[in-house]
Amino acid sequence: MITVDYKSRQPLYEQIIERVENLALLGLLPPDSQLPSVRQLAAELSINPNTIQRAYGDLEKRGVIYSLPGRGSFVAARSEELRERKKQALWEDLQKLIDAAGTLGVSRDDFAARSAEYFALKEQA
Amino acid sequence: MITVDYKSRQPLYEQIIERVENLALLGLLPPDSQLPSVRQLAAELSINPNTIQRAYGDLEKRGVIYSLPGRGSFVAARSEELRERKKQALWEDLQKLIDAAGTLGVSRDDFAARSAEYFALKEQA
DNA sequence: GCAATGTACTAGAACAAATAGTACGGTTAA
DNA sequence: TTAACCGTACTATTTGTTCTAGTACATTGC
Repeated sequence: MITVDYKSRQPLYEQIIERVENLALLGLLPPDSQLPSVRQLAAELSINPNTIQRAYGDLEKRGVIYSLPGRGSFVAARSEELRERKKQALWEDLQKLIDAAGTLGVSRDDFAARSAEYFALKEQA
Repeated sequence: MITVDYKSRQPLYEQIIERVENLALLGLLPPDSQLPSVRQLAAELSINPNTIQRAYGDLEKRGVIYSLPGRGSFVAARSEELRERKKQALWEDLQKLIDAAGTLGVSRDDFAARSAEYFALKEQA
């Protein structure tokens, strides 16, 4: 369910945070469903439990999950707020991309055409 | 001309590489124009000359600039190739963004509307 | 009780980024 | 020729982050 790319420049704990966030957003991890335990996920991914703990700790701070000592960690029911935050970030990234497009002399039409193409690719799959 | 964000997660030398590349692409640094010297730019940005040297070295490897020992560093005339490479990277980023949009439930129309908005903002400025 | 859970803490390894300092050879202009 | 610039090449060191390692403690549930 949760995977990680060891070769990435992105830190492992950040990758885990993103994966859990996305799984929660997609509904593949429904609210109140239990996450793998710190030790179990660490064993699955062959990384140190402390790294998982850090990711879970950050996820709890963000309100994505909640943890009950002795019981486990669970998905919080705040997905709508989370979705809005991530959308906001998406629009910021889009703006940066369009700025870069301007620098490269990419026209608005070219950009729109590519966007349509990629959306079509997604729907096909 | 060349600025840098000390708070960024992105390494200083990578920021310098990007800045020079973009200035060359925009024509603000015409082919064969001279860049600030390693020591001079280091002094301007208050960073170590070795960091500049690393950036210039990488830029030369990429064919963006060329350096003449004793004379200085200059912008290479390969902008068309460079532009193509950066466009390719742009399309890849766009694809990732659209994948993320799908995850967030952003429709193709919403995406197109935002794109148009940001293009309009750019042309206005 | 016992096994599982989250949590907290210290210590250290590993790595990348950046700094510091020195040195060498080429170019340019006084 | 000489002095002041250039790029270039080293080594050493510092710094911060990431990750690992190990231990410990309280809580929960069977």
